[in-house]
Amino acid sequence: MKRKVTLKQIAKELDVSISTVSKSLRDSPEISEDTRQKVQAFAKLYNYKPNLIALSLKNKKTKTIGIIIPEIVHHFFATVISGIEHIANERGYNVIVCLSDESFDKEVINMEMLANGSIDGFIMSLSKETQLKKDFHHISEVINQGMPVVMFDRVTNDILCDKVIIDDSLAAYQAVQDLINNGFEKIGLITTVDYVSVGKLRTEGYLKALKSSGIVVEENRIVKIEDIDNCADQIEKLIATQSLDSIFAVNELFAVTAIKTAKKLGLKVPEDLAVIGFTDGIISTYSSPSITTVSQNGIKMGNKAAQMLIERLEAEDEEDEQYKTEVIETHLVLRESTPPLQ
Amino acid sequence: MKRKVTLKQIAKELDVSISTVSKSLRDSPEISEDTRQKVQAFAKLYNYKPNLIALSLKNKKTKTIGIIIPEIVHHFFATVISGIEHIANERGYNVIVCLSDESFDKEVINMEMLANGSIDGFIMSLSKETQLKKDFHHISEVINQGMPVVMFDRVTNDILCDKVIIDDSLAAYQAVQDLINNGFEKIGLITTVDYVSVGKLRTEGYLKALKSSGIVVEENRIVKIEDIDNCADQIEKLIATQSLDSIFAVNELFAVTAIKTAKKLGLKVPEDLAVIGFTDGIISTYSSPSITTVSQNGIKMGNKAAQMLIERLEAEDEEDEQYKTEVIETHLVLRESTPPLQ
DNA sequence: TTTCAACACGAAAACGTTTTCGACCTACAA
DNA sequence: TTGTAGGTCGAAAACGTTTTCGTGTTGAAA
Repeated sequence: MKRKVTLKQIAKELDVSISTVSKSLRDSPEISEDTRQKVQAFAKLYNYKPNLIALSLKNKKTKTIGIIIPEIVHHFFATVISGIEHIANERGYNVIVCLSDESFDKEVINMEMLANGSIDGFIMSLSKETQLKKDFHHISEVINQGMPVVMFDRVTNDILCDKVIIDDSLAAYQAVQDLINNGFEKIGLITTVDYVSVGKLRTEGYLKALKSSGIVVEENRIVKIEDIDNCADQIEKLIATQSLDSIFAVNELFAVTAIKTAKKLGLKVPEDLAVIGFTDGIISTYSSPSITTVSQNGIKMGNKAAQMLIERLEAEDEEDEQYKTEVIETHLVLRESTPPLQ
Repeated sequence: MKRKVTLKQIAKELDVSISTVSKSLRDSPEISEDTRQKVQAFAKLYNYKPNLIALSLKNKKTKTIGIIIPEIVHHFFATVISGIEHIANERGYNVIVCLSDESFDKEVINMEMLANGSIDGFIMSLSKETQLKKDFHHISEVINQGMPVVMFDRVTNDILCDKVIIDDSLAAYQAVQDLINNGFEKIGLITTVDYVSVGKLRTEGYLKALKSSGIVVEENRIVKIEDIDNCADQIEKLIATQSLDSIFAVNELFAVTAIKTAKKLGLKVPEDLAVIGFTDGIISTYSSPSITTVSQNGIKMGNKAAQMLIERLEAEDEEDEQYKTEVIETHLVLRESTPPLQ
């Protein structure tokens, strides 16, 4: 077992000073050709690589981005990480991932931990509990310390920082409008409880679309789900009791569950019940029938978030730039869960 | 903007030495009750938190685990990360995630980067390209430097280290045996090219099961897929040309594609064609019909891998323990893609 | 011979900690 | 008065870098 070699060891071995070794390896003109070659050869032989922790301490830069997300077992968040990682890697950064498990406390702990020197900046999406409590002190604290933060998807207006989002309300509006254009009128909504920011916005889009077409909103056709793991019962009740002709669901899971439930109840999709979902993930693609859905390009969101963060990190003149909110475009991906043509 | 406060600043402000501040904060008995309280109050007021990078440098421990996986947009790997993160967090570790994108070069670069001080140990799963090249020098190098490595799922016998796997061959054998027990005989196999370790093992299990039941192996019923994104054509050809009664697929994607293809060709699943997949992920659960599959508990694998790594990291007497290979048990999850009862 | 520039290198500080050791002071016992 | 013990605290090293500045040597010009 040969441990990593340090400048000091090389210096001792070659009987020169640490400075000389360091300068030689960085091709400083102060050093004679002779010693430079000698040092470089030795360093190569012993496979010298500078210790990144020491560099981080000296430079006050870690070249590492902290990511805090509610869950990773969730295709959308996985794609965002993938998008972040790709850009980060290109620009010489690593990513360190923390999961909040939708818990406020874990989010706070993770942020405080990472903020103590481990990373240069954050990319994050709020946990449900944080959105419910509306307590963002941990985030403003970090920002106050001069550490840049980029929020994506689940954001809040209470914090000023760079953001990457989609226009959830508009996207939902367009999806529901598409149903209306196809002649559907009895449109159900499966959504989340209101404190989830994106759920609320998508609900708003649904309501707006109905109203703008003069369709009266029936509360019975709207179900708000708290616990995503046990949504089946509520969805079954919705489909069984309301005679809907179509459903708009604010995520993939609700959409596929609606389809499975409909089939179980003897309904054909899309003939008896059309379904549009949200987030173009694995489930929508591989469900039978495949699901018409609002694309929400996680890769692009991740790319953009990483870009924004890195640009801010590497901006010479700090602080001058205003915060930006980048809106990633969405579009409807037509598949089998809605009738063909229009 | 108030930057993070350091020991030095507190010392200066209180007109004591850095040592005194440090000792006061760690409740050293050397320090008088008086100054201790004074320092602690001041530190609390300014929200002092020790700089983790400085601690890492001093302690030669980062309390960080490096994870290198081929992809994150892949439910199984996401669950493993989740499992690792959970245990790591419990024991005060962070995780830093790098993606190899199935590329040998990226795997090497990422490992070398992280090995230079950023982490205490690795948890990894080999990229396809690495398995193809059979070049593991980057891994043995890291191990030689005294940095522990735990491999999971896609492992190799060429490297001695802790491993977490499932018995791929046995699990496949049992799955195929289940088909045979249900009276199926014309059993197709959709698998990967041989250099993917787990694919090869699962293929072996399939062959073993057939042979042990005296069923002759027909090469035409086996299709080996190189490019997972374009598997549909090969699968369609398999189903259309061979009159199979069932299929064993070595992953979720192949299984769901087989089902979709079968339905497209007018076959009913499971009546005309039974399907068993591998890896109990999102797709298997939400496919229609849902897919009978070999469970492969990523969370458990992640948990175990993290445990093994941390135990080795925190073992006092280093090196004494022998390397272990932990086998996570699997079982068949019965769903709709195989006939009920048996 | 003296002076000065150019060259080659080393010492030391700095990043933020922890920890060992030594030093100082006070009080008390001999 | 002297010696010693205990109680407080500070200096300094260490982790591994980079960088600034200083220093010594050499050779050539004056």
